[in-house]
Amino acid sequence: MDQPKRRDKAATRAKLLDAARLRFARQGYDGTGVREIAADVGVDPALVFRYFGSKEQLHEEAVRVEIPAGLTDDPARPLTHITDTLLHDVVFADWEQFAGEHPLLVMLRSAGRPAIRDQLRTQICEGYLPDFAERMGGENPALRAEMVGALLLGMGVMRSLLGSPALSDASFEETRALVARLVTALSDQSPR
Amino acid sequence: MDQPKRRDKAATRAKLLDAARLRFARQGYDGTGVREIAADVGVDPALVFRYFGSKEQLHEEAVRVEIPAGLTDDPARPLTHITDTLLHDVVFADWEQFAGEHPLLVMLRSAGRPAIRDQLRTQICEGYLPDFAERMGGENPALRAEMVGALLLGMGVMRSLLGSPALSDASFEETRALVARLVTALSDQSPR
DNA sequence: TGGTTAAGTCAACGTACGATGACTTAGGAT
DNA sequence: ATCCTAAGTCATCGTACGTTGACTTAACCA
Repeated sequence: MDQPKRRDKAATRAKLLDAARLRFARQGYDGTGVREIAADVGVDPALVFRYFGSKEQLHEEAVRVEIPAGLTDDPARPLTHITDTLLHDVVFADWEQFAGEHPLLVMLRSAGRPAIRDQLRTQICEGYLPDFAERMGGENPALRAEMVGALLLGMGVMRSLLGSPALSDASFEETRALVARLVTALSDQSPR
Repeated sequence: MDQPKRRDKAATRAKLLDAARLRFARQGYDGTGVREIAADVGVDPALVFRYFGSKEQLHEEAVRVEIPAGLTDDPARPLTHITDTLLHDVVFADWEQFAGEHPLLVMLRSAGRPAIRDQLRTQICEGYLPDFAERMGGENPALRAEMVGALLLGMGVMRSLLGSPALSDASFEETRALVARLVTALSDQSPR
């Protein structure tokens, strides 16, 4: 048993963030109330506004994702290695903090709200795509990079958001091989 | 000038559906109020419930999409022809009724709501994927079909929902060639 | 012209929401 | 033991929402 109540701002803030992650992931932004999140932690709803300012800022901080360092800092690392990792992280990994989903997909769940859409676009377009583009061959590497991003994001949507049958049942290894084949076909220098 | 007010149930219903399509496409399900939609038509909000039962049923009917007949009724039609058409319809076409977006993407905007998610999954998994799968070569055609669907859906998200720069500026023809290359690589029989 | 049907309106209910500001209470330092 | 700061609470405001049932009014037919 833990002692009944310890006053610890940092811990309470962290608990609120965790509860918010679960709720937002499961129910989306509009489907989640501040009162719910506070009740999960056993705390008054007013604390949320004390610590985060508004529901919007709480969401923004809860789903913010740090791009893993070491993924792209070696410029010689081939594109397929990066997509292997991202396929695992975005499509197959079990993000316990977010009820199983990758935070990018949690954001997409609430893509009706412009602020969340902007956050998602910034994360993808400025966080991931440049690393794709600079490893991409052929003409218009930016377009090809966005197609790789579209493939991974779309697979995440299909599997984790929609629960499409084949992707839900597929093994990571089998899927990885197919994605690698596509990425290779895209980054190929030859015109056809 | 049209005469000031004609009482016509069918016409009013259709106007409500059109207004709902625009609002839902622009603002999502939760961001749109029944009062707004009714005001666009110049009609009392209660009419919405008279004609559609509830806001949920209005949305369901507004974004329901008929899969274009003639697209897949010829079993000899190659997969790349179908993906060409879908790339145009889902990613590039300007759906005026839906503020420019394809109805599938309008649904995805409100994917926080389970009923809408179910509708979206049914449309994709039962409407489009079987036609992909039966034209797909290699092992596990269902998985490969879902990857084609993921690519197209993801490109729609990137271009029309997020407004990613490269896809927004790209020509249909240039993009079509790249998609065709990917679909060919996927449906190829050879193991590598 | 009167009456019936259906299209459209009106007023309101109940609820849930995000947010605010004043208050209370715990806990460590003096 | 006391005071002070900050963690947490309480009551409440205003608003917007989906939805309902009773009412009004227009159009068509006899």
